[in-house]
Formats: sequence, C-alpha cells, structure tokens
Amino acid sequence: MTPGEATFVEEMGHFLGTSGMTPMSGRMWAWLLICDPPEQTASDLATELHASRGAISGTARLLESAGMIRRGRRRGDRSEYFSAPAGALEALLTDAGSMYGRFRAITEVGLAVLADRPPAVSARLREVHAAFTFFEREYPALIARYLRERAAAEPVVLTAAPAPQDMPA
Amino acid sequence: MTPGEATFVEEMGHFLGTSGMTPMSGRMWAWLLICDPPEQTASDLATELHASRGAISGTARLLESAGMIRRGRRRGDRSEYFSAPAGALEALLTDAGSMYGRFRAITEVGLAVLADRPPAVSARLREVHAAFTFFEREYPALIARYLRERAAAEPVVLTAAPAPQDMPA
DNA sequence: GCGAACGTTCAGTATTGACTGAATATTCCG
DNA sequence: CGGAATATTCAGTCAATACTGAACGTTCGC
Repeated sequence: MTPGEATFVEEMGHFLGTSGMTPMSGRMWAWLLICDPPEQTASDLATELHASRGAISGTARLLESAGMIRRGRRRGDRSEYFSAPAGALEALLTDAGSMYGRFRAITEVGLAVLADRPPAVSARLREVHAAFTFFEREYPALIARYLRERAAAEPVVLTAAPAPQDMPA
Repeated sequence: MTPGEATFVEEMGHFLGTSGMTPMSGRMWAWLLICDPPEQTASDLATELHASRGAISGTARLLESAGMIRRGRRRGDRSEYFSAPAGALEALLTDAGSMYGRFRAITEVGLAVLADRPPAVSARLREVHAAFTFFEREYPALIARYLRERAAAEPVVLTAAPAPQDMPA
C-alpha cells in the first residue's frame, strides 16, 4: 500500500468510525475498493491493514451482513477471498437509508407515550414523525432512480470487468 | 418525566449516540420534543436528564450549531431557555445529508491516488464516487420536496402553536 | 459598582467498545 | 483419517470519549 492509498484508507476508516460503524470497517472497505488484484485473502488484509486476524474476521462478518463485501473460495485453495462487488454500492446506500426507518420507529414510541396528552404537546413530535415517514418511503425511490440513470448511462460496462478465476457466491 | 417518556428519551439517546452524535444530544433533543412547557432552562434539563451542568452546556452548544435547538432569554430573567423549533427538522435532515458530500470528498482523495493506475483498477471507486455525487445533488431536492408537500398539506398550522412569552432569536 | 445567579470551561474520571492474540473449531488435501 | 492450514471465538487490553464537578467568567438586578 502506497502512502497515498494509506491516506485514503485511513480517512474512510475515520469517517465510518464516527458514523456508526467501526474504523476497521472503513479501512477494509476502502482497501477493497482500490486494491489490485481486487480479491484479497484474510491474510492479505491483515498484512495490508496492520490488523489482527480476529479483527479481520469480525469486520468481514459485519461488512458481509451489510452487503458491502462479498466472500468466496476458489477451488483448490483453502483461503477465502474478499472483494467489493458492484452491488456493494446499493447495499451501502440502502443501509444508510435504514436510518429513517429507525428514526420513525423511535418517534412512534414517543407518540404512544404522548397518546393522552393535548395535541399541542405532541405537535412537535408528530411533525418529526411525518418527516421520517416521508423519507423512509421516498429514499428507496431515490436509490432506484440512481440505479436506473446509471444503467442508462453505461449500458453494458457494469459486467465488463475481467471475471475472477473462480469465485462462486 | 414519566417512565414512558424516559424510555423515549433513552432510545433517542442511544440511537444518536451510535450515529456520530453523543447520547446526551439524543436525550436532550428528545426531551425538548415532548416536554411541557416546550421551553426549558438549563437547570430544568439538568434535573430531568440527570446530567451535570457542564454536559448540558456542551450539548446545547453542539445542538445549536447543528440547528436542532433554539436558545433565548426572556426579559427580567437571567436564565436561558431552550426549545426545539420547527426548523430543527430541516436542520437535522440537512445535517444527515452532509454525509454524501463528505463521502464524495473522501472518494476523490482515493481517485487522485489512483490517477496513474489502469482504468480497471479505479473502476470500483469511480462507481462509488458517481453515486455519492448523485446523492449529494439530489438529496437536498428531496428535502425541498418534503417541505413543499408538508406546507401544502397544512397551510397555516405551522405557526399556530401558542407563542412563548418573550423569546427573541 | 456589588453581589448573586447563571453559564462556560477544563482537567479528571469512568465507561464504552474496538482491537489483540492465543485457544478452539473447521476445512481441505493427501 | 490424519495433519496442516485457515477461520472463528472470546477474554483481556488499551485507547477514545462522554460525562462530572469545581473553578472561573459573565450578566443582571439592585
């Protein structure tokens, strides 16, 4: 990893680390976005990111459950290979949008508590609730629109990357 | 504060606490959304939230700079009064959207680093960058659309809350 | 201007949680 | 099956940071 690459990796780590995920998540995702070759073993990652194997294992599980990385084996090779697939982007965006649903759920807890209070008291919370309900509905539509426009702009290129040797789901 | 209200306050604290802000931010904002009367002094907040004055002071500054609370004095009263104004909602949404710009900026650091690498290597990062660029542009438009639809649905009610005695900006 | 009440600051404390690393489990080849 | 290489787990460590509380500064009524 060059110093410049390390800067990028570290910045992404810092950013995701202060946004609900762990720093290691950001570092690992960032590296998988720029590494060459695009598939990396756990040992590769541990070396490049100066991290323990335990950290790689835990972080990989986290990122995989978020849909941001893909893991698979090649035949004749005990190692597992990690990569950031094209779908990672959609996963990240969807994940970011899940915030709205959680916000809406929390405000509903509050609305239930205020059920028998005068409307003037619950007005503030009702406004917030309405907003999150709106965004929970409209945000996925925005993602869909992006994917549509993107597909229209580059019709075929998405699958044009050289296929990895042998990497089943 | 009733036990139900405490649950709401604590849940919001936990959620914002794991989303880049401090737990106290969430607790304070949540309480200001449901408290009666809607204006509270620093002492009120310290008592209700079981927090020190220092914590209230620091958190109030944080929330104010984020546009999520409003502070002001009444004449003949040394105390400062805090409240969650109608604009807090827009501030929170805008704040959440600033994420896209920061993401875009970080990916541009990465793109600069990959400038002299083959296009195949930078393809993954370019796709991510394109997405964040799109969202940085379109997300504010979504907020604007919400505000428009909301205003159309309830033309006058937004200012119908009883005005606080005397609370300049 | 004096005194009291309030807000702010900041060094210290406690807590959270991310990461380490060794022990354990699993997988695959011979 | 046996053995070696890899992945996972988890208790322990360490660093980051949210919060406390006392000292300080500021503001307002008198």
